[in-house]
Amino acid sequence: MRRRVTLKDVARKSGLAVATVSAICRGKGDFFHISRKTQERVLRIAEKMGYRRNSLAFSLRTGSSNFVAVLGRTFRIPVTQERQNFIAQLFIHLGFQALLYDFHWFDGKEEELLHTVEEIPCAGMVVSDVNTRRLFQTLRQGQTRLPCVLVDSEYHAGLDHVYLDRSSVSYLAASHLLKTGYTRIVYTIPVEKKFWLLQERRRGFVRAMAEAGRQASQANFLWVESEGKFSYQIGLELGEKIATSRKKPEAVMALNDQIAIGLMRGLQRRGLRVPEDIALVGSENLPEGEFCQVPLTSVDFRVKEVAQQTVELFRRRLSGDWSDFPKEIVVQPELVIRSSCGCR
Amino acid sequence: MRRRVTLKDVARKSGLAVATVSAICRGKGDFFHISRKTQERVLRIAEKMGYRRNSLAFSLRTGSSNFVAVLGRTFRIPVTQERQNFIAQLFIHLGFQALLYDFHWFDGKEEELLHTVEEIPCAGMVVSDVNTRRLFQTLRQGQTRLPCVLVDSEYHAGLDHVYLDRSSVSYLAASHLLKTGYTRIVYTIPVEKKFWLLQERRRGFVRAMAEAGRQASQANFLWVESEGKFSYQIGLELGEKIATSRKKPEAVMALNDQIAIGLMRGLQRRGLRVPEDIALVGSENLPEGEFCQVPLTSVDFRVKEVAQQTVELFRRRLSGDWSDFPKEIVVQPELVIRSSCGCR
DNA sequence: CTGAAAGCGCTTACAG
DNA sequence: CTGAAAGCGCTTACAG
Repeated sequence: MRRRVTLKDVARKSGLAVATVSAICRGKGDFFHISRKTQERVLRIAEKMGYRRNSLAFSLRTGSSNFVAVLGRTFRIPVTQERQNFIAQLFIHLGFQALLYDFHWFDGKEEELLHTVEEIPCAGMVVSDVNTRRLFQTLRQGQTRLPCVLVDSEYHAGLDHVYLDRSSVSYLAASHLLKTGYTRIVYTIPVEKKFWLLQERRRGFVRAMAEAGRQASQANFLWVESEGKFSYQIGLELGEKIATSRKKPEAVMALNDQIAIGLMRGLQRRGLRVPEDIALVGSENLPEGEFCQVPLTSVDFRVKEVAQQTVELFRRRLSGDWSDFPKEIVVQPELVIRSSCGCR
Repeated sequence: MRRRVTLKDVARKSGLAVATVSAICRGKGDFFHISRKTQERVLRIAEKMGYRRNSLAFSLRTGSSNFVAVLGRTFRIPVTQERQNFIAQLFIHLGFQALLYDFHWFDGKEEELLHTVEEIPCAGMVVSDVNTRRLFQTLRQGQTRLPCVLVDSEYHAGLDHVYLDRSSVSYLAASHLLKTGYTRIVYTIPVEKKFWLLQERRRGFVRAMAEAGRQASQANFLWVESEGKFSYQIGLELGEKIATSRKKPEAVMALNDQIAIGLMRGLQRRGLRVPEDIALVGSENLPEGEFCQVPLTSVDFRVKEVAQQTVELFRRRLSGDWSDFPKEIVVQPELVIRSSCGCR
């Protein structure tokens, strides 16, 4: 039952005062004109004794917390999972303690999760997927002037926000299809949510059509009920529905890759080939898209770039630079062409 | 710039001493015979002022930390990702602060990650996927007598360990195939690692064969190079290799579902049908297995059960019950029959 | 160059 | 029933 080694222990061992050892360990030895020899000796002793700074005491004393909370809805969603992971990794390498939380843990009552988070005085937080007004309001009335960067969030007014340009996602996909020669295109959109992020998708699609001299109409949108269903399942059902519909589209844009993959199966099950009978584009660019039966053309969400921009903005705020608050950073997606759209 | 509300603030507001308010907030009001009326009044004030206990100060003072570190290698691995998620969720609901870390953040030098973790005095830790001796030794020489439960780890001697019975995984899969009538079965095993967990898989397979009166031989194992490759890709290549081999097996057992799914594509690409030409079993039971072109028969890893057992054991240790240390808890997997093995 | 003192927010004996 | 004091491990002025 070894006790934790504290500064006091190191101080005693090296015959110096705690404050001196503290300064040395923080790398402020030169600043206090402590002789190099002493510094090295102390560091060696600390190392040998296995001294580790106690983050808790540090934060308590300085008020300047080492912790940053990273919240989001990531359960079973590869792309958000990955985003959180990159964000955490960046923070850790900058010397922060990244605290990861998933809204899924308190499903339906995200506010309770925030209570748990609040028990730790953080330097700030990064919150993704703020998709309910209640959650957003709880966030807003929280401690102000602590950096709070939102990511890919439906609600974000008046706060820093980093997000992927959804209108470009559909613009890129639709333009590619149109350029390839498809004109009867169907875009699958979930029916329940009237979210801005989804409307952006619609807008991007409409824009691409317009540029090709076409007018998008209701017939171009396939509204799907996604509530509570698994993406692959949604796709599968959609695929079968499309395959058996009277007037089949030439190309389908799926809301994401998992839906696209399910859709591909649904189409094939009904004897249709991708891309010969129907072309298909996904979005997100999940790794498995590359290994579909027909490698999937998709639009990459650039999670790494989103993560970097987020952490960078967070740091600026933390360092006191609020000159451009609230800032909106829009990351551009990237088209990844594989085989599922063929070439005409 | 609102300051954090502290006990002192609540005490001042309610005209009581800090210690009294502290007792009330901890729910020890009755224990100290504080009048119900006072208690309610104080709680109301605390609530209204938005008081939240400072975990840092609490842990520092009591020494009994609120934090538990949950480490593992989860990046892009759905099944471990999910396991971590369940473990964290359970801890959070028990009032712990779960600190999630991914070895991936410090690839190749897991020890550095442990240093970061050590900055926070934790009540203990849960570590999954301890697959290098170095990591294991670093763990062992860490603070003893703090609960440290390992999960699904290659190295675990002398420590608490919760894991999924890998020999049952392959036993269940193989038995099912044998019962269904297949005899020429191939099991794909990664070539690089001589890990115990993998050998367990071999053993389970051999046992199933033996029970069916067959002797497993080298011909039953297909050694694959998995290093650095993506599971789907591995599967795809394997599928094509198997499809074009001279003496084709009747059934293939894949190391996991992603490999199985890739494999299915590889076979189909070469014109073979699942299960008519070759039957296929995966393991892990990922959600997408259900939505494959041919729904995949698999062996469920029961991550929820593993998570529960882990947290339960952790709590026992934390409460001081070390009577059965070191304990090994073996969770049994479960066969999930879908269509990819057909019926003969 | 080095050390003693105060204090971050809390809880734990102990006193009244 | 309630309060004053000490202390968890650290850092920050300040004194010498």
